[in-house]
Amino acid sequence: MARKPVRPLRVVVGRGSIVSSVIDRVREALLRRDLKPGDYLPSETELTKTLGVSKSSVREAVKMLQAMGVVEVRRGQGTRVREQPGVDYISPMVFHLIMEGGYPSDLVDLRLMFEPAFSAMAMRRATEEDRARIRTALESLESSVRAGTQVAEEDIAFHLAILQATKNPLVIRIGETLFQLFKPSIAISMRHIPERAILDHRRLFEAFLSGDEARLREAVVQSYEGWKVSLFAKPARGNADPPERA
Amino acid sequence: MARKPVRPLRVVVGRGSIVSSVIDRVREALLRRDLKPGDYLPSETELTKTLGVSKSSVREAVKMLQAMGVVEVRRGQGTRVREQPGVDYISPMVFHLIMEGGYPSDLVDLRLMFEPAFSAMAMRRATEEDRARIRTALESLESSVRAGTQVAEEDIAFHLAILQATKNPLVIRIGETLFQLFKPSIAISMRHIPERAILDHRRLFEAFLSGDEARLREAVVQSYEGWKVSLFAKPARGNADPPERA
DNA sequence: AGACATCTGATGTCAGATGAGTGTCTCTAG
DNA sequence: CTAGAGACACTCATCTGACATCAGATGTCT
Repeated sequence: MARKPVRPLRVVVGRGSIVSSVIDRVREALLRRDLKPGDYLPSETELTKTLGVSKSSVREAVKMLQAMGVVEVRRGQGTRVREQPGVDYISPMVFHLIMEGGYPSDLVDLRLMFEPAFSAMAMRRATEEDRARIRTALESLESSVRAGTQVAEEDIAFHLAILQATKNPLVIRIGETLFQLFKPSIAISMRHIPERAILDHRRLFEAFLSGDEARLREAVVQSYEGWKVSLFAKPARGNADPPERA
Repeated sequence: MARKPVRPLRVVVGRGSIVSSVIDRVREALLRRDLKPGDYLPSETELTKTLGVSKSSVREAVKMLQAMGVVEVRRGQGTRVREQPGVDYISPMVFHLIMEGGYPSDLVDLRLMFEPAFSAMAMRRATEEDRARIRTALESLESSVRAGTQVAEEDIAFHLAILQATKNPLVIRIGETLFQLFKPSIAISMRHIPERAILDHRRLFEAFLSGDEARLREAVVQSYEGWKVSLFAKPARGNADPPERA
């Protein structure tokens, strides 16, 4: 056997890079059950030696595996195969969501399909703590509206509080992105019809407490009617958010 | 000692590593529409300069984005944001988990929340053409099952046909990604209970034609039951998988 | 005009050094 | 003998600079 190839040893896998060959090795080991969930991978320096590739390549491969949700890297300890797939799985979906952009109406569609569903799930799984958190968020929203301050943040915080109660990291991640995309329109809506918004939110919370799923879905859908009008009255497409970027 | 005037500029963006901060920057640029699908990212050396991080960090971040399917790297040319995503691969981890007989419940939750909703939307918006396409997909699926060939592709094609009828690019993107993740398990399910699968699909299509939303949702949920049972009934243990120890 | 060489700028790979967490082992003080 | 403090031996994280390889544009020779 060759012992210490000092030269690049440009043999690799016909087509494909060094990095992807490293990934292939890990995948093979995984499918062969040489590596099982919970197992630690060899350390980076060790992989460097046994695979005969540089540290950069090993690290890039590990980063890709990490992004795929295959492994979990802990500084100072090591890299191990995940037991449960990571939240990173959802990253592609989230990024696509961001990139697609789409027309406001598409976004509204998506939210209109997503929010009733996750609200119902949140209601089924909510603990007393969750309900308390949501109540706090609602009260904070109401007092802000009365004070006449900026409230888009608090509006979103209320919905996020519900989102959290689903206890599902994937759903939470998508929801967070969705609400972030909605932030500008919510700001506009809140500026135009604050009283209506408060009413809608309160009704939504009461429905949430009632445990009646149909009623909850109804309340969610109803809460859209108000700001939907304000959304189309003023094209939210002209994003007025340039005060950023250095 | 700072002998060199090179300030590390190590601001440490809130939580997380340098690499993830680079990814965040890209995501922000995406959100701000500074980067659109099809655009080229600045070159690695340029990112190194403008972001004030080393080339290794930039490369690792790009690799992660690549693994997420966000960007496409072409050697000698550059890195660009993908137009039509579509994850090239199913991560080994998902495959592994499925073979173990389990399935990430978070993912199942998500589909169970998403598919009834988009199916209902598709039903409301479907044109005669859409219905014809779906019918064709269903017939193609049935004949493939009778022929005993591999049918996971056709199963997914049926669901995608429904998805298309929503006419909402955002919803379509998310749905595509979701089905890609489920593809392996669908393959297993189809191998075990093809008749049941056909029955479920046909019932789903009939409900779709009926225009009755409640009935449609019911059909969608029902189709999960069979699928779920096949996963937990008896995992495909007897596959060609000799536990080889190297 | 067409084939070939060169230039340029991009990603890919390598080697080595330094920094920073984390767990363990040992040595010491009580 | 035990508990705590510190040294140590890992781990991953980051940076640096060099060279290799690839793909397109440009120039040059036949």
